[in-house]
Amino acid sequence: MILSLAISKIKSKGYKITKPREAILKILISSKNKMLSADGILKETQIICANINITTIYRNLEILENIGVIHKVVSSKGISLFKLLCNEFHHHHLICNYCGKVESIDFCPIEYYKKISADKDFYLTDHKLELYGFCKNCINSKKNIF
Amino acid sequence: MILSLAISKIKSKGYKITKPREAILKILISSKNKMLSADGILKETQIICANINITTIYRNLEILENIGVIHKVVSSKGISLFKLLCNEFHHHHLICNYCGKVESIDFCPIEYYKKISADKDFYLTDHKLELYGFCKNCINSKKNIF
DNA sequence: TTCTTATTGCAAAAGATTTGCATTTAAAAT
DNA sequence: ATTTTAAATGCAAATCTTTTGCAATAAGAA
Repeated sequence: MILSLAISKIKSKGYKITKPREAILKILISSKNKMLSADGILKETQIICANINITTIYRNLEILENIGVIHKVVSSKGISLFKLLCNEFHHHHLICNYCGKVESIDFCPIEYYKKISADKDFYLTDHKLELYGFCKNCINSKKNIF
Repeated sequence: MILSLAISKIKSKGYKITKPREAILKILISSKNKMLSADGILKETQIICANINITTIYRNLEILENIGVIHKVVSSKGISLFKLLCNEFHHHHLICNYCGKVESIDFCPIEYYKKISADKDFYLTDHKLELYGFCKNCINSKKNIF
C-alpha cells in the first residue's frame, strides 16, 4: 500500500489527516515488510514528529486496523505487532527467525479447515497461520543461526 | 496426558511435587480440552487449594510449559491461554472464541508449505496454525456472541 | 477567518505478568 | 524420626503494555 491510497482510505472514512497520523503512516510504509510494535513505531515517528505520544500511536493503530490499512498480530510474548496490509488477496507470511524479513505466501488451507470444522459442529471465524524459518541471506551469512 | 505422567515429568526434572503444583495439574487435566487463562486457572485451583496465589500460577505455568507438560497460545487480546499437551502426533487446534473449548484437527499443510518455502529460498523450521470459531454449544446458547 | 468536531498530549488507570524477599515446605540426608 | 537445605510459596510492590478521562489544539468545513 502506498501513502496516497492510505490517505484516501482515511479521508473516505471521515478521519482527518493530521501530522502525527501522517508520520505514523510514513513509518509503516517505510517498514512495509517488517512487523513493528507500538513502542517501535513511537520511536520511529518521534524522529519525524517530535512530540508524538504513545497514546496517539495506539489510537491511530486501532483506527488503521479497523479501516483495513494495517494488520496486527500478537507475538508469543503478548506484544501487539503491526504492519501495513499488503495490497493483495488473503495470504500468509513466511517470517525469517533471524532478520525478521517477511515473504508472502498465497496458499491458504482455510476452505479445507472450514469443512473439517463444520463436521465437528464448529463455526470457523478466524485463523492464524504463520510460517517461520530462515531466509537465504541469513543461511548464507556465516552467523550463528542454528 | 494423565496425572502420573505429568508428575513423573516434573520429578524427572528435579522439581518438587507441592500442593499448589498438584492442584494446578489437576485443574489442567480436568479441563484438558479447554484453553484456560492464568486467572481462570487461579479461580479453579482456589476451590481445591484455598490460599493459592496468582504468582504461583504463573511460576508453575512457566515451568510446565518448559518441560513440555502444557501448551501456551496468546489470544488476539494478548492474554496467555494454557492447556495440557495432547499426547498424540502433531496436530492443530480449533478453539472456541467464547468458551475456550478446544478440538484437535489432524490435518496439517506443512509439507505443502515446505515445498513453497524452498522455492522461495526459505528454510522452514516452524509453524503456527490455530483455528478460531464458535462451538455448537456457544452458538446455541443465546449469549451475546456475535 | 470563524466555527465545529475530531484529534492530540498528558496524567493517571487498568490489566496481565514479573520480581524481591521473608517464610514455608518437600524431600534428601542424617 | 529428625534435621537439613534448597526449592517453592505468598504477599506486596514493580513492571510493562494498553486504555481512559479531560482539557487544549488543530484540521477542514462553512
